Amino acid sequence: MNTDAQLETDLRAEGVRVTRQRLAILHVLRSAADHPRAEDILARAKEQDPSVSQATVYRTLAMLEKAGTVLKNEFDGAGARYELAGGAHHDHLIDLDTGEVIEFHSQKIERLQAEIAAELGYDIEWHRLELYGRRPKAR
Amino acid sequence: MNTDAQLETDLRAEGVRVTRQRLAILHVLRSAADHPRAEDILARAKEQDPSVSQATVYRTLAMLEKAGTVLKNEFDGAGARYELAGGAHHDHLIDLDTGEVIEFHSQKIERLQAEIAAELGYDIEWHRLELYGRRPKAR
DNA sequence: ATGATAATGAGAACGATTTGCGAAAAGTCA
DNA sequence: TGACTTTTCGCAAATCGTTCTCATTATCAT
Repeated sequence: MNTDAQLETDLRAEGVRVTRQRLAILHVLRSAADHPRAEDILARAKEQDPSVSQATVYRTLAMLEKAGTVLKNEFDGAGARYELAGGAHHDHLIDLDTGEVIEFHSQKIERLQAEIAAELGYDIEWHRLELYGRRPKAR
Repeated sequence: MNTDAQLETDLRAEGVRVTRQRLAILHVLRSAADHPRAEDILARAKEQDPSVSQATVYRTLAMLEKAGTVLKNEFDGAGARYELAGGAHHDHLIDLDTGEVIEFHSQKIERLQAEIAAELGYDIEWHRLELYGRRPKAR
Protein backbone atom coordinates (compact mmCIF):
# COMPACT_ATOMS: atom_id res chain seq x y z
CA MET A 1 0.00 0.00 0.00
CA ASN A 2 1.03 3.60 -0.52
CA THR A 3 0.85 5.78 2.52
CA ASP A 4 1.06 9.53 2.14
CA ALA A 5 4.46 9.40 3.80
CA GLN A 6 5.52 6.73 1.35
CA LEU A 7 4.52 8.91 -1.55
CA GLU A 8 6.46 11.80 -0.11
CA THR A 9 9.54 9.63 0.13
CA ASP A 10 9.11 8.63 -3.48
CA LEU A 11 8.91 12.25 -4.48
CA ARG A 12 12.19 13.05 -2.76
CA ALA A 13 13.76 10.06 -4.40
CA GLU A 14 12.75 11.54 -7.73
CA GLY A 15 14.81 14.55 -6.82
CA VAL A 16 11.89 16.93 -6.91
CA ARG A 17 10.85 19.32 -4.20
CA VAL A 18 8.13 18.33 -1.80
CA THR A 19 5.65 21.16 -1.73
CA ARG A 20 2.39 21.61 0.09
CA GLN A 21 0.58 21.60 -3.24
CA ARG A 22 2.11 18.36 -4.39
CA LEU A 23 1.30 16.67 -1.13
CA ALA A 24 -2.27 17.87 -1.36
CA ILE A 25 -2.61 16.48 -4.87
CA LEU A 26 -1.02 13.19 -3.94
CA HIS A 27 -3.32 12.92 -0.98
CA VAL A 28 -6.33 13.47 -3.20
CA LEU A 29 -5.18 10.75 -5.53
CA ARG A 30 -4.44 8.36 -2.73
CA SER A 31 -7.82 8.77 -1.12
CA ALA A 32 -9.80 8.78 -4.36
CA ALA A 33 -12.03 5.77 -4.81
CA ASP A 34 -12.95 6.90 -8.31
CA HIS A 35 -11.02 8.06 -11.36
CA PRO A 36 -11.20 11.86 -10.96
CA ARG A 37 -10.67 14.45 -13.67
CA ALA A 38 -8.17 17.28 -13.31
CA GLU A 39 -11.07 19.51 -12.39
CA ASP A 40 -12.13 17.23 -9.54
CA ILE A 41 -8.58 16.88 -8.31
CA LEU A 42 -8.23 20.64 -8.20
CA ALA A 43 -11.45 21.03 -6.24
CA ARG A 44 -10.52 18.35 -3.71
CA ALA A 45 -6.96 19.57 -3.33
CA LYS A 46 -8.22 23.06 -2.65
CA GLU A 47 -10.19 21.78 0.33
CA GLN A 48 -6.92 20.75 1.88
CA ASP A 49 -4.89 23.70 0.60
CA PRO A 50 -6.79 26.56 -1.06
CA SER A 51 -3.64 27.85 -2.67
CA VAL A 52 -3.47 24.99 -5.16
CA SER A 53 -3.99 26.26 -8.68
CA GLN A 54 -5.15 24.66 -11.89
CA ALA A 55 -1.72 25.03 -13.47
CA THR A 56 -0.11 23.18 -10.61
CA VAL A 57 -2.58 20.35 -10.80
CA TYR A 58 -1.78 19.81 -14.45
CA ARG A 59 1.95 20.25 -13.95
CA THR A 60 1.99 17.86 -11.04
CA LEU A 61 -0.11 15.24 -12.78
CA ALA A 62 2.17 15.44 -15.80
CA MET A 63 5.26 14.96 -13.70
CA LEU A 64 3.72 12.13 -11.69
CA GLU A 65 2.68 10.45 -14.88
CA LYS A 66 6.17 10.68 -16.28
CA ALA A 67 7.48 9.29 -13.03
CA GLY A 68 5.07 6.41 -13.34
CA THR A 69 3.22 7.30 -10.16
CA VAL A 70 -0.08 8.07 -11.80
CA LEU A 71 -1.91 6.78 -14.82
CA LYS A 72 -3.70 9.13 -17.17
CA ASN A 73 -6.79 7.69 -18.84
CA GLU A 74 -8.26 9.42 -21.84
CA PHE A 75 -11.68 7.90 -21.99
CA ASP A 76 -14.20 9.29 -24.40
CA GLY A 77 -16.01 12.46 -23.56
CA ALA A 78 -14.50 15.43 -21.82
CA GLY A 79 -11.21 15.34 -20.01
CA ALA A 80 -8.63 12.85 -18.88
CA ARG A 81 -9.17 10.88 -15.71
CA TYR A 82 -6.42 9.93 -13.33
CA GLU A 83 -5.59 7.18 -10.89
CA LEU A 84 -2.61 6.23 -8.78
CA ALA A 85 -0.45 3.59 -10.36
CA GLY A 86 1.11 1.01 -8.12
CA GLY A 87 -1.45 -1.71 -8.38
CA ALA A 88 -1.45 -4.42 -11.00
CA HIS A 89 -2.17 -3.55 -14.62
CA HIS A 90 -5.84 -3.44 -15.49
CA ASP A 91 -8.24 -2.25 -18.15
CA HIS A 92 -11.48 -0.33 -17.74
CA LEU A 93 -15.20 -0.77 -18.17
CA ILE A 94 -17.04 2.55 -18.23
CA ASP A 95 -20.67 2.71 -17.22
CA LEU A 96 -22.31 4.84 -19.89
CA ASP A 97 -25.11 5.88 -17.57
CA THR A 98 -23.18 6.88 -14.49
CA GLY A 99 -19.65 7.43 -15.74
CA GLU A 100 -18.49 4.98 -13.11
CA VAL A 101 -15.26 3.19 -13.96
CA ILE A 102 -14.76 -0.48 -13.17
CA GLU A 103 -11.36 -2.08 -13.37
CA PHE A 104 -10.77 -5.54 -14.69
CA HIS A 105 -7.98 -7.70 -15.98
CA SER A 106 -7.76 -10.67 -18.28
CA GLN A 107 -4.56 -12.54 -18.75
CA LYS A 108 -6.10 -14.20 -21.77
CA ILE A 109 -6.78 -10.95 -23.52
CA GLU A 110 -3.31 -9.66 -22.73
CA ARG A 111 -1.83 -12.77 -24.26
CA LEU A 112 -3.98 -12.54 -27.37
CA GLN A 113 -3.00 -8.92 -27.86
CA ALA A 114 0.67 -9.81 -27.77
CA GLU A 115 0.12 -12.64 -30.22
CA ILE A 116 -1.73 -10.45 -32.67
CA ALA A 117 0.90 -7.75 -32.53
CA ALA A 118 3.62 -10.33 -33.05
CA GLU A 119 1.88 -11.69 -36.11
CA LEU A 120 1.76 -8.18 -37.54
CA GLY A 121 5.44 -7.73 -36.81
CA TYR A 122 5.14 -5.44 -33.83
CA ASP A 123 6.18 -5.24 -30.20
CA ILE A 124 3.47 -3.67 -28.04
CA GLU A 125 4.63 -0.67 -26.06
CA TRP A 126 1.31 -0.16 -24.36
CA HIS A 127 -2.34 -0.65 -25.08
CA ARG A 128 -5.71 0.67 -24.26
CA LEU A 129 -8.77 -1.48 -23.80
CA GLU A 130 -11.98 0.16 -22.76
CA LEU A 131 -15.43 -1.37 -22.67
CA TYR A 132 -18.38 1.01 -22.67
CA GLY A 133 -21.59 -0.51 -21.45
CA ARG A 134 -24.72 -0.35 -19.40
CA ARG A 135 -26.18 -2.42 -16.63
CA PRO A 136 -29.20 -4.16 -18.16
CA LYS A 137 -32.41 -2.65 -16.79
CA ALA A 138 -34.04 -4.90 -14.27
CA ARG A 139 -37.32 -5.96 -15.79
CA MET B 1 -17.93 -1.67 -51.90
CA ASN B 2 -19.13 1.89 -51.64
CA THR B 3 -19.04 3.88 -54.82
CA ASP B 4 -19.34 7.64 -54.67
CA ALA B 5 -22.77 7.32 -56.26
CA GLN B 6 -23.71 4.78 -53.64
CA LEU B 7 -22.74 7.14 -50.86
CA GLU B 8 -24.78 9.89 -52.46
CA THR B 9 -27.82 7.66 -52.55
CA ASP B 10 -27.30 6.86 -48.88
CA LEU B 11 -27.18 10.53 -48.10
CA ARG B 12 -30.49 11.17 -49.80
CA ALA B 13 -31.98 8.24 -47.95
CA GLU B 14 -30.94 9.95 -44.73
CA GLY B 15 -33.06 12.86 -45.80
CA VAL B 16 -30.17 15.29 -45.91
CA ARG B 17 -29.27 17.53 -48.80
CA VAL B 18 -26.59 16.47 -51.16
CA THR B 19 -24.16 19.34 -51.51
CA ARG B 20 -20.92 19.73 -53.40
CA GLN B 21 -19.07 20.01 -50.11
CA ARG B 22 -20.50 16.80 -48.72
CA LEU B 23 -19.72 14.92 -51.87
CA ALA B 24 -16.17 16.21 -51.79
CA ILE B 25 -15.74 15.07 -48.20
CA LEU B 26 -17.26 11.69 -48.89
CA HIS B 27 -15.00 11.27 -51.87
CA VAL B 28 -11.98 12.04 -49.74
CA LEU B 29 -13.02 9.45 -47.20
CA ARG B 30 -13.73 6.89 -49.82
CA SER B 31 -10.39 7.26 -51.51
CA ALA B 32 -8.36 7.52 -48.30
CA ALA B 33 -6.05 4.61 -47.68
CA ASP B 34 -5.12 5.99 -44.28
CA HIS B 35 -7.04 7.29 -41.28
CA PRO B 36 -6.95 11.05 -41.93
CA ARG B 37 -7.53 13.81 -39.40
CA ALA B 38 -10.12 16.52 -39.91
CA GLU B 39 -7.29 18.77 -41.03
CA ASP B 40 -6.21 16.33 -43.74
CA ILE B 41 -9.76 15.82 -44.89
CA LEU B 42 -10.21 19.56 -45.24
CA ALA B 43 -7.05 19.90 -47.30
CA ARG B 44 -7.93 17.03 -49.61
CA ALA B 45 -11.53 18.12 -50.03
CA LYS B 46 -10.37 21.59 -50.96
CA GLU B 47 -8.42 20.18 -53.87
CA GLN B 48 -11.68 18.97 -55.30
CA ASP B 49 -13.76 21.93 -54.19
CA PRO B 50 -11.92 24.94 -52.75
CA SER B 51 -15.09 26.24 -51.18
CA VAL B 52 -15.13 23.57 -48.48
CA SER B 53 -14.57 25.11 -45.07
CA GLN B 54 -13.34 23.74 -41.81
CA ALA B 55 -16.70 24.14 -40.12
CA THR B 56 -18.34 22.10 -42.85
CA VAL B 57 -15.81 19.33 -42.50
CA TYR B 58 -16.54 19.02 -38.81
CA ARG B 59 -20.28 19.33 -39.28
CA THR B 60 -20.30 16.78 -42.03
CA LEU B 61 -18.12 14.32 -40.17
CA ALA B 62 -20.36 14.65 -37.13
CA MET B 63 -23.47 13.94 -39.17
CA LEU B 64 -21.87 11.05 -40.99
CA GLU B 65 -20.75 9.60 -37.71
CA LYS B 66 -24.23 9.83 -36.28
CA ALA B 67 -25.56 8.20 -39.42
CA GLY B 68 -23.06 5.41 -38.97
CA THR B 69 -21.29 6.14 -42.22
CA VAL B 70 -17.97 7.08 -40.69
CA LEU B 71 -16.07 6.01 -37.62
CA LYS B 72 -14.32 8.56 -35.45
CA ASN B 73 -11.16 7.29 -33.76
CA GLU B 74 -9.69 9.21 -30.88
CA PHE B 75 -6.24 7.77 -30.70
CA ASP B 76 -3.70 9.41 -28.44
CA GLY B 77 -2.00 12.56 -29.56
CA ALA B 78 -3.66 15.43 -31.33
CA GLY B 79 -6.94 15.16 -33.13
CA ALA B 80 -9.44 12.50 -34.06
CA ARG B 81 -8.88 10.33 -37.11
CA TYR B 82 -11.68 9.17 -39.38
CA GLU B 83 -12.46 6.25 -41.63
CA LEU B 84 -15.46 5.10 -43.65
CA ALA B 85 -17.51 2.51 -41.87
CA GLY B 86 -19.05 -0.22 -43.92
CA GLY B 87 -16.40 -2.86 -43.58
CA ALA B 88 -16.30 -5.39 -40.81
CA HIS B 89 -15.58 -4.29 -37.26
CA HIS B 90 -11.91 -4.07 -36.43
CA ASP B 91 -9.53 -2.69 -33.86
CA HIS B 92 -6.33 -0.74 -34.37
CA LEU B 93 -2.60 -1.12 -33.96
CA ILE B 94 -0.82 2.22 -34.11
CA ASP B 95 2.82 2.37 -35.13
CA LEU B 96 4.44 4.69 -32.60
CA ASP B 97 7.22 5.61 -34.98
CA THR B 98 5.26 6.39 -38.12
CA GLY B 99 1.73 7.00 -36.90
CA GLU B 100 0.58 4.37 -39.37
CA VAL B 101 -2.62 2.60 -38.39
CA ILE B 102 -3.06 -1.11 -38.95
CA GLU B 103 -6.44 -2.73 -38.65
CA PHE B 104 -6.95 -6.14 -37.12
CA HIS B 105 -9.71 -8.27 -35.71
CA SER B 106 -9.86 -11.11 -33.25
CA GLN B 107 -13.01 -13.02 -32.65
CA LYS B 108 -11.44 -14.48 -29.55
CA ILE B 109 -10.81 -11.11 -28.01
CA GLU B 110 -14.31 -9.94 -28.86
CA ARG B 111 -15.73 -12.98 -27.16
CA LEU B 112 -13.59 -12.53 -24.07
CA GLN B 113 -14.66 -8.91 -23.78
CA ALA B 114 -18.30 -9.86 -23.82
CA GLU B 115 -17.71 -12.54 -21.21
CA ILE B 116 -15.90 -10.17 -18.90
CA ALA B 117 -18.58 -7.53 -19.20
CA ALA B 118 -21.27 -10.11 -18.54
CA GLU B 119 -19.50 -11.26 -15.38
CA LEU B 120 -19.45 -7.68 -14.17
CA GLY B 121 -23.13 -7.35 -14.94
CA TYR B 122 -22.87 -5.22 -18.04
CA ASP B 123 -23.89 -5.24 -21.68
CA ILE B 124 -21.21 -3.78 -23.91
CA GLU B 125 -22.40 -0.92 -26.07
CA TRP B 126 -19.10 -0.47 -27.82
CA HIS B 127 -15.45 -0.85 -27.04
CA ARG B 128 -12.08 0.49 -27.95
CA LEU B 129 -8.98 -1.62 -28.27
CA GLU B 130 -5.81 0.04 -29.42
CA LEU B 131 -2.34 -1.44 -29.41
CA TYR B 132 0.56 0.99 -29.57
CA GLY B 133 3.80 -0.57 -30.70
CA ARG B 134 6.92 -0.49 -32.79
CA ARG B 135 8.39 -2.69 -35.42
CA PRO B 136 11.45 -4.30 -33.77
CA LYS B 137 14.63 -2.79 -35.15
CA ALA B 138 16.39 -5.12 -37.51
CA ARG B 139 19.62 -6.10 -35.80
C1' DA C 1 19.47 32.00 8.26
C1' DT C 2 20.79 32.60 3.32
C1' DG C 3 21.09 32.06 -1.37
C1' DA C 4 20.55 29.27 -5.64
C1' DT C 5 17.07 27.42 -8.04
C1' DA C 6 12.81 25.01 -8.59
C1' DA C 7 7.84 25.54 -8.13
C1' DT C 8 3.85 28.41 -7.82
C1' DG C 9 -0.53 31.40 -9.08
C1' DA C 10 -2.85 34.18 -12.27
C1' DG C 11 -4.07 34.72 -16.42
C1' DA C 12 -3.03 34.71 -21.29
C1' DA C 13 -2.37 31.43 -25.06
C1' DC C 14 -3.26 27.19 -27.41
C1' DG C 15 -5.17 23.59 -30.54
C1' DA C 16 -9.03 21.07 -31.75
C1' DT C 17 -13.68 21.44 -32.24
C1' DT C 18 -18.28 23.83 -31.99
C1' DT C 19 -21.47 27.40 -32.59
C1' DG C 20 -24.11 31.84 -34.01
C1' DC C 21 -25.43 34.31 -37.78
C1' DG C 22 -26.57 36.35 -42.17
C1' DA C 23 -25.81 34.84 -47.00
C1' DA C 24 -26.14 31.18 -50.49
C1' DA C 25 -27.59 26.93 -52.22
C1' DA C 26 -30.95 22.66 -52.43
C1' DG C 27 -35.20 20.79 -52.78
C1' DT C 28 -40.35 21.55 -53.82
C1' DC C 29 -44.21 22.64 -56.13
C1' DA C 30 -46.63 25.15 -59.52
C1' DT D 1 -38.16 27.66 -64.98
C1' DG D 2 -39.34 30.79 -61.12
C1' DA D 3 -40.82 31.64 -56.44
C1' DC D 4 -40.61 29.92 -51.92
C1' DT D 5 -39.14 27.21 -47.87
C1' DT D 6 -35.59 25.04 -45.42
C1' DT D 7 -31.07 23.35 -45.03
C1' DT D 8 -26.36 24.17 -45.36
C1' DC D 9 -22.58 27.18 -45.88
C1' DG D 10 -18.54 30.26 -44.75
C1' DC D 11 -16.81 33.25 -41.51
C1' DA D 12 -15.57 34.52 -37.26
C1' DA D 13 -16.24 34.31 -32.50
C1' DA D 14 -16.83 31.11 -28.67
C1' DT D 15 -15.72 26.73 -26.00
C1' DC D 16 -13.19 23.34 -23.62
C1' DG D 17 -9.46 21.11 -21.66
C1' DT D 18 -4.82 21.85 -21.25
C1' DT D 19 -0.28 24.30 -21.52
C1' DC D 20 2.58 28.22 -21.19
C1' DT D 21 4.61 32.87 -19.56
C1' DC D 22 6.40 35.39 -16.11
C1' DA D 23 6.82 37.75 -11.92
C1' DT D 24 6.75 36.03 -7.15
C1' DT D 25 7.37 32.63 -3.52
C1' DA D 26 8.99 28.51 -1.35
C1' DT D 27 12.20 24.60 -0.82
C1' DC D 28 16.38 22.84 0.64
C1' DA D 29 21.46 22.32 0.73
C1' DT D 30 24.78 25.00 2.97
